[in-house]
Amino acid sequence: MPKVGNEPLRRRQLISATMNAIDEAGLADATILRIARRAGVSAGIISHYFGGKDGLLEATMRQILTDLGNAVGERRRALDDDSPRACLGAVIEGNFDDSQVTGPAAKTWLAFWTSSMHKPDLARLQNVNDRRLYANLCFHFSRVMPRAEAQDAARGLAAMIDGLWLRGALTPEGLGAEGARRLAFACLDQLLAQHGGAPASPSAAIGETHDE
Amino acid sequence: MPKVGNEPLRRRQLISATMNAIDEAGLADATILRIARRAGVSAGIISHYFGGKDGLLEATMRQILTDLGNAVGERRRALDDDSPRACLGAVIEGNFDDSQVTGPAAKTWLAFWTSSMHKPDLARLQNVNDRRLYANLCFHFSRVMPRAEAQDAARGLAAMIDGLWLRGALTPEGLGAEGARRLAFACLDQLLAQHGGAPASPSAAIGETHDE
DNA sequence: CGTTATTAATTGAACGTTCAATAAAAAAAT
DNA sequence: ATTTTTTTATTGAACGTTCAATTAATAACG
Repeated sequence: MPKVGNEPLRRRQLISATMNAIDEAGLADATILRIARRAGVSAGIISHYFGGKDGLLEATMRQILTDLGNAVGERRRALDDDSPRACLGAVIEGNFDDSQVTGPAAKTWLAFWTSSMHKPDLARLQNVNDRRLYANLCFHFSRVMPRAEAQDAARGLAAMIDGLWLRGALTPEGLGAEGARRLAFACLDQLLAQHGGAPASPSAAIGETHDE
Repeated sequence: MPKVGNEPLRRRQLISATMNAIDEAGLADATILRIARRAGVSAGIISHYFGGKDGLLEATMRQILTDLGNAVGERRRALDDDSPRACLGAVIEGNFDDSQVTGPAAKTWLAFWTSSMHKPDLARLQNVNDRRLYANLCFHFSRVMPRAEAQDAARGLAAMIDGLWLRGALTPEGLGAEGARRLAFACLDQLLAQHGGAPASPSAAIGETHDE
């Protein structure tokens, strides 16, 4: 029983099904048949819309990177205060957005991370995103400390975010997203206090910096 | 041309070849043929010594975990000072030991990490190791701060170690092992100073083991 | 307004490839 | 001569891709 053609919808369905399949069975067992079945379409359609399995996987990774960028961007835009701490906080919050820490997204993210070490196409995407995050952190830190120290602070905070995020993805029972955010903010305030003189408001570290 | 039988040697050869194959091509393309060729033996021998591919992969992961335990243990034993900072430093140094950050080990480690999310056997190994590290960190932190804060400190340091290690594995060009160690120690000293009263000597963080 | 022709979307099956596992043969060692 | 170790050849299953056939939607036409 054929369905009405709707390219944007089909692409979204298939990308979403890909993440769910990876969440369920891992990238290695995310076959096109499994993905197609999850999306409620047939296997052949994948090649039709994405040129093949690789195309679908790349599109899926692009989607996750876009979601991350949006999550940070939205929180950034919602700030009425453009202090370094507020901006850096928005980056942290964005990285722990539901669209990034939820099962399917997190497992897919990690699977691509691993996979990118041997697939140049994915590595390129990864690098662009990584550099953008780093440059962003660096810029805000360097407003309150010398360049060299700002670079170290950026590297440290980036590592802490990734580490917390990774452990959250791996063991869902220990330290939820709130706990991870709390520790990330604690790290941020330590970094600011260390080199930037007086911190903004360490004790109110966890408070809302955004709404919705 | 067959070779003389030597089980321990064959096992070591094959485990080492597995890590190199994963480093070279990724877990997905680490076929038994590729691994066997790297070890200089034929494919059939893998089933003979490990019962199958899964057995070889599990043995390889066990080896990496053993190496990590040894790297930490050796440094722990080499200490003449058993202050919390010295012990925690040994854990950090052990985690950034060459046996863990070098290409093959790091990529294999990450591949198994990802894979363990969908393979109960590997997940079990991973959890045992993870809990051991966490308990170890917790114990040393709780000598200089309340239990609840020690747990947060342990989680924070563990996340920082993993994050630095992960980024090092992913992008070998930025921040070598020395840089990662430096930032990990900076994080450690911050955590100690934060809750443990006077820090050892923050500026000389990397140097000799001070007394707390 | 109804009929027909054309286009686009989708399916399901077949194909060729690759892999892990197995079995049988060959070589070394005892 | 028997046992252990290793290789080679084979098997069966699973995968991604491809393609002809089918169906729905749209356009052209009278």
